[in-house]
Amino acid sequence: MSKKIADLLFPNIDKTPDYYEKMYPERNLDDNAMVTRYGPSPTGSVHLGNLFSAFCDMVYARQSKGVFFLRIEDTDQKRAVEGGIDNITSILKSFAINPTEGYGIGGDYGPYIQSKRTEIYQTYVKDLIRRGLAYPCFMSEEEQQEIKEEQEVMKQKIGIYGHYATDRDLTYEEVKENLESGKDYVIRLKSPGNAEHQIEIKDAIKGKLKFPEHDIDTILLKKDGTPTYHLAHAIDDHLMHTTHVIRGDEWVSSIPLHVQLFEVLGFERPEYAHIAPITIKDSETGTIRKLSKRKDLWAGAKYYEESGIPIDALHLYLSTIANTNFEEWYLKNQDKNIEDFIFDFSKQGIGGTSFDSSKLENICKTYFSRKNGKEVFEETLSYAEKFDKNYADFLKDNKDLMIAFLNIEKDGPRPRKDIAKYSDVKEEFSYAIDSMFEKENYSKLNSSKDYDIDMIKRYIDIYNINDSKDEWFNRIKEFSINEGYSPNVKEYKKDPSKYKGHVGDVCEAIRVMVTGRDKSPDLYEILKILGKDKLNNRLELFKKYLNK
RNA sequence: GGCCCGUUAGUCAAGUGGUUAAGACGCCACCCUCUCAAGGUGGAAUCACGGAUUCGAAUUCCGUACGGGCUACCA
Repeated sequence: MSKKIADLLFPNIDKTPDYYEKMYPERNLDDNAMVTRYGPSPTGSVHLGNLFSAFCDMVYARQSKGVFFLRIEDTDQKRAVEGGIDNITSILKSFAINPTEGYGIGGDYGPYIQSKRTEIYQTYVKDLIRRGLAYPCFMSEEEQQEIKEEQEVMKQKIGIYGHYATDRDLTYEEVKENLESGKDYVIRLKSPGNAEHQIEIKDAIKGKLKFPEHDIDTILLKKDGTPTYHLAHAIDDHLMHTTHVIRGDEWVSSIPLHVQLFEVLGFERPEYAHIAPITIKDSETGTIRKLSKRKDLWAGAKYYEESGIPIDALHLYLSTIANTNFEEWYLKNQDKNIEDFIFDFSKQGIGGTSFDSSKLENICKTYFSRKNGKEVFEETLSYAEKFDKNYADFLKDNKDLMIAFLNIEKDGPRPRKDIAKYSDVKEEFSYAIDSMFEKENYSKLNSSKDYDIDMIKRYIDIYNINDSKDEWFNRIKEFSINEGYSPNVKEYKKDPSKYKGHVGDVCEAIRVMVTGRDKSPDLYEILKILGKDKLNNRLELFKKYLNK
C-alpha cells in the first residue's frame, strides 16, 4: 500500500538510499578528527554572527586535523539573492576563513549546493513513504491557517499532529484522486513521537537538554519538491559524514525534530554544538538584541574590511568570544598564535555574548603595536589599494619616509599603541608626507593659543640633527632657559610667575608647527626624520596659517 | 499562549557546597613624562528576587521577575 503511494508520487526516482550510502562512504580520518561545516543560505550579506560560526567550524576542524566544508543551503529560491553565493565565498576569503572542502573547492561528498541534490532528498523521502514514515498532505494553506488559529484560541501547541493530521492515513485511491484533481501537496513526516515522553540530548556546548519528544508532522518536502532545512540537514550531514554540527542556538528548539529525523532515517546522528548569539545592548531601548545589519555598523562583515580592521585581530577577538579562557591564555602567551590554542566546546559561553567594540579596539591596537613600521606600511598599503587609491599613491611615493614614521617608538618593551585600524594611519600620520600636509596642514588645530614664531625660528637655528636623544633634550632645556622658560615642569609649577612657561610649552610650539596638532609621537624622532630643511618649510606654512 | 535556554561589576567572564568572589576591556586617581598613545600602582563597581535543603549556598531544588530563541511550504 504505502509502496504503491511512494511509486505513484515519485515515479522517476529509481534509486534507493543504499545507492547513496555506497556513493558517500565513511571518511578516512583519525578517530578524534572533527568534520564541520558552514551552511549559509545565499540571502544577502554576511554578518558577524555568521562569520563567528564559520570561524568556530574552521578552528575545531583544523585543530583536530579534520575537515571543514562549505555547503550552500539554497533550498529556498524565494529568498535567493543575485550574487549571494559569490558574496559569501569572497567574504570568507577576505576574512581568512578557509574551508578545506566544499562549494567552489571540491571534494568527494558533493554536490555542495543543495539545489543540486533534490534527487537525493527525494530518494530518501520515497523510502520513508514506502516504510510508512512519511505521507503526502493535500491540506490547503487556508485549512492549515484555520487550524493554527483554532490552536491559538484553544491555547494548544501549534502544528499538524494528532487528530489534526487528517491526511496521515489516506488510501492509495484517495492519494491518486487528489493527484488527478491537480491538488498541491507537501510530504510530511509521520511523526512516531509522543509528547508525553521526555528526551534528553547532550549538546557539546549547552550540556544536557531536556525536551518533550517531537510529535509534529513537520514538512519534509515542500510543494515544489524541494526539501525543508530539517530534511536537508539530516540527509546532507549524514551523507557528508559531519561529526559536529556547529550552528547558532536559534536551532536548539529544532533538536527534537532533528533527532527524530536521524532515527527515522536510520542515521547515526552527529554531535550538536549550539553557539550563543552575538548580541548588543540597544542604545535606544536598552534591551539586548541580536546584532542588526541595519542598526549596527559593525554587524555586517564588510564593515571590518572597509574600515581596515586587521583580519588577524578580528580572529583574536572571535577567539576571545569563542572560548572564555582564550583571552587569558593569549595574554600569557603573547608570542604564540591562535593555532597554538586548543579550543574546547566546554569553554564556550552558553548565554549571549555582547559585542564589545572597545575590546576589539584594544586587541587591534595591541596587534599593531607588535608590527614593525615596514609591516604596518605594507599592510596599510594593500588596504589603501583596495579602499583608498589616492592614499595608496601617496604611500608608494613616500615609502621610506612613512616606514620611518611608522617605526617611531616601536623598539623596546612598550611599543607605541595608537593605531587600531589601517584607516587610522592616514589620520594619525597626516603630517608625515609633505604633499598631504600642505593640503591639510593646520586644519585640525583648534587651539587658539598664540605661538611665538620667532622663538620657533630661533630653535630651528640651533637644532642639530646629529644630537642623541639626551643631547637633544638637554639642548632644548638650555634653549628654554635662554628664552625665559623653565627647563622643568615641576619647578615651573612652584612659581609660574617667574617664567613665560616651561619646556613643555616650548615643545608644544614646535610640535604644533611641525605636525599641525598638539599631540604626537616622540618629537625627537619626528624632527630627526624631517630634517632641518623641512622644518623651515613647515615654519613658513605655520606663519601663513597664523597670519590668516 | 506553548516549548526551550539564560541571568555574577558598564562589558566579557572565572567559579561545580567553606574563596579576602579570579582575570580582561572600559572608567577614575596617582606615578612616569616634552604632549599623546602606552607602561606602573591603586581605586570604585557584581552573585536578579523570594523561599527550601544544609552547620554553611554564587554554587543544589522550587517558585517569581526579567532577557533571549523557537513556535513557516525561511534558514
